[in-house]
Amino acid sequence: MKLVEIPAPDFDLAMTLDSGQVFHWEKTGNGFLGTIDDLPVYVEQNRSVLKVRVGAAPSPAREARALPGIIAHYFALDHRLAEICASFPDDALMNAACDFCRGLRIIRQPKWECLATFICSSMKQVAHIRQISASLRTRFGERREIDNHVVYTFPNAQRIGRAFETELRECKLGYRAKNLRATAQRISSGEFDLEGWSRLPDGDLRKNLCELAGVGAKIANCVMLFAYERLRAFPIDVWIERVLRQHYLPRRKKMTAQQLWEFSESYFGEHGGYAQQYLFHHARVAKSLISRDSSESAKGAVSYRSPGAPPQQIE
DNA sequence: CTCCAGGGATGAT
DNA sequence: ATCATCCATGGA
Repeated sequence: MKLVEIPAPDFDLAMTLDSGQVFHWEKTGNGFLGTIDDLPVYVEQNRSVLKVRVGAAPSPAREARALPGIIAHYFALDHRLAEICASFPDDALMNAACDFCRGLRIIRQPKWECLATFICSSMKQVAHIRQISASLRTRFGERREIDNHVVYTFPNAQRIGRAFETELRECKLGYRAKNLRATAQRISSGEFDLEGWSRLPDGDLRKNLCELAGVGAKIANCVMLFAYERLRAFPIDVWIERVLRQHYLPRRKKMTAQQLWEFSESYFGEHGGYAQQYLFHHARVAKSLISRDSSESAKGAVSYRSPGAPPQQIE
């Protein structure tokens, strides 16, 4: 069993793993247990150093690559957060979210695992998604041991594709079971090539993803952002929609989802996905900033639009 | 356009 | 301790 220390400046492991982008890491002791692809991993953070332990040798392909490289790649330690933040619009809410989310990184998730998990996420909240992820893993994944714990890999598309729908429903998937199974089958058959889609421009990638059962615009954007490193992709869930309507578009009543999205992509710019993640996490933790009632502007909250740069390109 | 489908955590009373 | 609410795709 290897133990490795990896420098990780400007990184907040706990916040990153608890920011609604990944759902299988379990807190234990001073760190977290999980998997990176098929590799069982324990990771803890002491100041700006990660201490990492991995379990039994996984797939042969993984062994070729040095562990520090695997860790640094997965947690996106190469992302230049200062430059990313500097590219955000300069408004008070964005700046507050940036300060609040210091060290939060958008990590590089395996494509099928990310896609499958977000298909399961529709109409579910974070706590549920974590349960579904754990159920799928323990039921269909491969058991791995690390320290004195057991973790399970995420089942591949072949395994999900040949599961019975009733088995998937037993993992609390509900009506998502049919979608997940259908998508798994189309991928394992070779009809769709998730890896090959890496080379597509954003628009084509999004269009392909949306053809999969259970994938709409929001989930497609999540997969683009969290698995394809399309840092401009801007998923709009209810939290972000509240932020947009209450802080960026106060008195605009009639706006379709499409118009919201077009505004966001242009206003937040080339790293809009990072901006979205920071606004999302900030809003979820600092709930008082956001009113649940989307019909009114936030009570007592000022508009955070910067006076010089109001969003005006809608419609 | 509206309505609904799973369902457990979360929040409100 | 019960009751309402949350959540976002797809089909009727």
